Amino acid sequence: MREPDPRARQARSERAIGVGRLQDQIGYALRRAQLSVFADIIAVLAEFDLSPAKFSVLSVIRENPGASSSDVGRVLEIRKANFAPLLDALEQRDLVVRRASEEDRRTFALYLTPKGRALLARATRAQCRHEARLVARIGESGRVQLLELLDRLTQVSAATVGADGRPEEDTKRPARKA
Amino acid sequence: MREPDPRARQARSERAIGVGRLQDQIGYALRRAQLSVFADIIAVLAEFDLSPAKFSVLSVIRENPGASSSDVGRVLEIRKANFAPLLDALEQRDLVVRRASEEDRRTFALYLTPKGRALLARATRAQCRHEARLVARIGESGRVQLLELLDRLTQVSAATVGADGRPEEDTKRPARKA
DNA sequence: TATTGTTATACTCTATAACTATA
DNA sequence: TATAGTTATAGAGTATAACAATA
Repeated sequence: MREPDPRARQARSERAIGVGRLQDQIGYALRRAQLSVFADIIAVLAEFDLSPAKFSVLSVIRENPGASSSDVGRVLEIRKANFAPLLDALEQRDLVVRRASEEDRRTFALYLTPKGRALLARATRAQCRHEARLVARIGESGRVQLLELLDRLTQVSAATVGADGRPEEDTKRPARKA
Repeated sequence: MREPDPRARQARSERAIGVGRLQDQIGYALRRAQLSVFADIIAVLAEFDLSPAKFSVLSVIRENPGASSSDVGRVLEIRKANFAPLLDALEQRDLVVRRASEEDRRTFALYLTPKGRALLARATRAQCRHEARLVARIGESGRVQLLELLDRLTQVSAATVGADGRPEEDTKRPARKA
C-alpha cells in the first residue's frame, strides 16, 4: 500500500476510498481493534447493567477484598473524583459495601456483597465466552503472542512520570490540547 | 515496571493490590496498550495542534484528494454530525478546502491546501518517529505479528450490522446503556 | 503538610434528532 | 423518498480545583 493511483481511484466508485498508510500504523490498528472488541464487551456486560469500568472495579474488589477506594482507583487508573460516583452507583445497587476502616479513619474498606459476588460470577462467565470468541479468531498461540506484544507496548511514558519514577498527581498523564 | 520500590508504597500506606485475572484478558490489555500508545501520539501531534482524529482526516484526504465529507467520514467511522465542525476547524486554519462539486451539488470535494500538505508532511515525519519508538520495543517482526493479530480482531460484529450485512445508520453500532 | 474521599464543574467524544438542499 | 451536509443538543468519560476529615 504505497501511492494511490489516480486512475484506479477514478475507476472505483467514488465511495470506495481507503485510509492509505494509516492502515499500517500501530496506533490506528490498536484503536480500531480496541473499539471493535469493546463493542462486543459492552454489549455482553450491558446484560448485567455493567460498564467495562464497573466490571473491572468489581473484579478488582473480588481479588482484593478490603482494599480502599484509592487502592482500587490507582490500579485501574481511575481518578478519585470519578471513582466516587461510580462506587455510589455500585453501592446503591447493593453490589458493593464501604466499611469504615479502624486503622485509618479516612478510608473505607471495599467488599462485594453476596449479590455483588453472584452478579460478578455470572458476568465473568459471559465475559469468558466473549474471550473465547476472540481466541477463536486468533488462536490460543495468537492470544499469548498478542498479550506479550501489548504488554511491551504498555509502558509509563516519559511524559507521565516524575523524576522518582512515580506517576504524578492522580495516576494519569497531563491533558493536552487538540 | 510500575512501582520501583515496594517500601515507598508502604510508606504512603498504599496496599499492593493487583488487577487479578483482568491482566490476561484481551480487551483489558488492548485498552491499556491503546491508551499508553495514544498518550505518546497525542503528545507528538499536539506539537502541530492536531488531534489523532484531525491527523487521520488530513491523511485520508491526502490519499484521496477530492473525496467527499461522507466518504472520509465513512472510512474513518466519524459521524457526519461530528465531522462538520472538525472540518470547519481544519478549513479555518487553511489546511483543507471544500470545493463545490459539479456532478452532485449536495457534496463538497475535499483537498489539502499547500499549507495543509506542508503541515501534514511534518506531522507524518514526527508520527513515523513515534512509530519507530514502538517498533524499538517489539521489533519489526513483532510489529508485523501485531498488525496481523489486530486485523483479525477488528471485525464488524454481529450486533453492528443489519440483516443485509451493511452497517446501520451512520456507520456505527447502536448505543448501549451503562 | 500530605492524603482520603467528596462535590462541583468543565472539556472532549460521541450519540441522536431535526432541518435544508439537492438527488 | 433518500442522501449530503449542517446545527443543536445530550450523554458518556475524564480532567481540574476546592474542601473536610484525618494522618
